[in-house]
Amino acid sequence: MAYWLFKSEPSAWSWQDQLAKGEAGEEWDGVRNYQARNNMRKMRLGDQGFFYHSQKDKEIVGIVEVMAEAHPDSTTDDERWECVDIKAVSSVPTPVTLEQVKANAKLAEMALVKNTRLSVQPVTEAEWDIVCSMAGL
DNA sequence: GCCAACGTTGGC
DNA sequence: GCCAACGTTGGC
Repeated sequence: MAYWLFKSEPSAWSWQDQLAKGEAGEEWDGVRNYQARNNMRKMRLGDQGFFYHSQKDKEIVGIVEVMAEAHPDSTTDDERWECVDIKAVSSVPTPVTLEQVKANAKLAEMALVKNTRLSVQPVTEAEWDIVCSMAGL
C-alpha cells in the first residue's frame, strides 16, 4: 500500500467538508498540474493519505482513503485531467503543523517541505509512520 | 499583502 | 526546442 498527502485550502474544500461527505466520499477534482495528476494515477484502491490544510492552518488534520482510482475529472472537458475519489477515515487526535514537520530532521525530505506547491504528494512509509505518531495515532 | 518558487504558455 | 513573460500557489 502506498501513502499520499492531499493539500487543500480550507476556504475551498476543508476537512469538515470532507468529513461531511462520509462514506460517500468525494472527487479530488480541480487538479491542473501534471505532477499531481501523475501521482493520482498511481493511486490504488485502499491507499491512504493525509489531508493537509494549506494557507491559514498549515497542518495535517485527517486521514483519507482512496475509494476510486483515477478517472476523468468531471469539472472539465479537457481529457488531460483526471482525479481519484477519497473518503475521510478519521480526524487525527493532534494535528501536525508544518512547523513541526520542518522541525523534524527525519521529515526534511518530505515533499510538503521540499516541494511546497505540489498539491498531491507521495509520502514514504517511514514518513507516514513518523507523522502518524506525531499526530497521536 | 508580499514575494519566492515554480509551472505553463506562446513567440520566435 | 528555447526562453521570456505571465499566472498561481502558498509560506511568511
